[in-house]
Amino acid sequence: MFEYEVIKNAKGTKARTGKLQTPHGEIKTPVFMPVGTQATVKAVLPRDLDEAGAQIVLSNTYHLYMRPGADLVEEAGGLHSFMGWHKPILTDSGGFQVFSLKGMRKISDDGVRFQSHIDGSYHMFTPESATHTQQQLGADIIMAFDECSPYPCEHDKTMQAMERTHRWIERCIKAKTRHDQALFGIIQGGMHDDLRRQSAEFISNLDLPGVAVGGLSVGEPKHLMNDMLDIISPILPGDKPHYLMGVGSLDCLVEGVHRGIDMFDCVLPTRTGRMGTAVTKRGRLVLRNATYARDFSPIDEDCDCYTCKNFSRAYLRHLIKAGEILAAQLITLHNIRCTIRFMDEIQEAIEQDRFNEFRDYFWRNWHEK
RNA sequence: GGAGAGGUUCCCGAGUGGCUAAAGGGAGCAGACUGUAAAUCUGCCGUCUUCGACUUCGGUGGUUCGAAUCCACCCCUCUCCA
Repeated sequence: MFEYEVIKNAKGTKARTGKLQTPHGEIKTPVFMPVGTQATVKAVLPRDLDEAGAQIVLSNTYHLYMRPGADLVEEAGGLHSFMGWHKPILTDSGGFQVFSLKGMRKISDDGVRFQSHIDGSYHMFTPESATHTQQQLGADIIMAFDECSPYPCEHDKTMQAMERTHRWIERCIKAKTRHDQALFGIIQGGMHDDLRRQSAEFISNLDLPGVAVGGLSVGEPKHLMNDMLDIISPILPGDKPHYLMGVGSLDCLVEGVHRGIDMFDCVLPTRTGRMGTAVTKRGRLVLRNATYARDFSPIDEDCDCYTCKNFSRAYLRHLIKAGEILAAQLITLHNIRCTIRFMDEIQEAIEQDRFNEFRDYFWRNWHEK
């Protein structure tokens, strides 16, 4: 039901292409997964997502548990049919909310007690319950319930979180009863070399179909994230997919692929799109800014998305300034297409054994600080 | 012709003697955003090179140590009655 196969290992880099077989179809890697936290990629129709080349989307256990409830989704026939997306889905366990809803939760060895951000009610999440909920939701890939350390975080505290994450993954494995879902473990360890190494070894040695890297891109400088990936990448099992969680700016994507990452997810393209910022291969374009008021060219001349084929920067800026919902839709669509197409180009470069040239070329054109 | 109300910084709109370069909102400008509490949040928003200095509240004079705020006249809007 779930299989991963490496297609090509590029030379002079850890970059590789591969194929992931899931119950809802095949995924070619390296892949970018748009985020649809609440069973919807904000501002995008599933139809357009499909057309933009999305192979898989990510959704969120914590949010769907809180609303509308996992029972309801199950009753609807699972997440795929509930949200009308029939390609693969990955659900995050709610582990990230342990980090992001910092003020509204309490961690113990048993699990995490959350106070709902919606109505303030209290809810207990444990490795068992997170796994159970994800089974109800029915995604193709489900994630371990982990504790994501913030940045910065002392060695001691990071170690405790990492060890807890390790204990919890074993409980997730035990709790898992469905065989058509793939459970990925998550490496933690913050920005501490020894912990990262230790966690990478621990998670890699588990009998699981995929390995994820969590706790990165949480506010640390980018070079630190790359350092951590450098430490981890020799340890990661070559025959399993490597998933870097929460990373999605183009510069980070190339560098991640270069370090052997196969899967990425990120809210950046969708969130910044809604805020009026467009993603391009040269760096971001803050369309809201006055410079674009009379710029009648598309976001990117070379982009094949619906937005770029039909609308100018000036028009998009107008929509943003006017508070029109279409602005969010059009820019998000472009950002997703741009990011996905970027991954397609990466795949092509790897297959043609010119990934390093691709990477050099990318950095020569990248203007973001 | 008569009776009222009012003119405040780009706009709306508070402010009735010092704490006022002047509340609040809007607009404008900029920044942030990376397993989504986000169609969000933050900053700037009279001029000058910062501490600070300077010029502002329809106009002109005046009262006062001190005025957007009080007085006089003038200009202009709006409402009601003839």
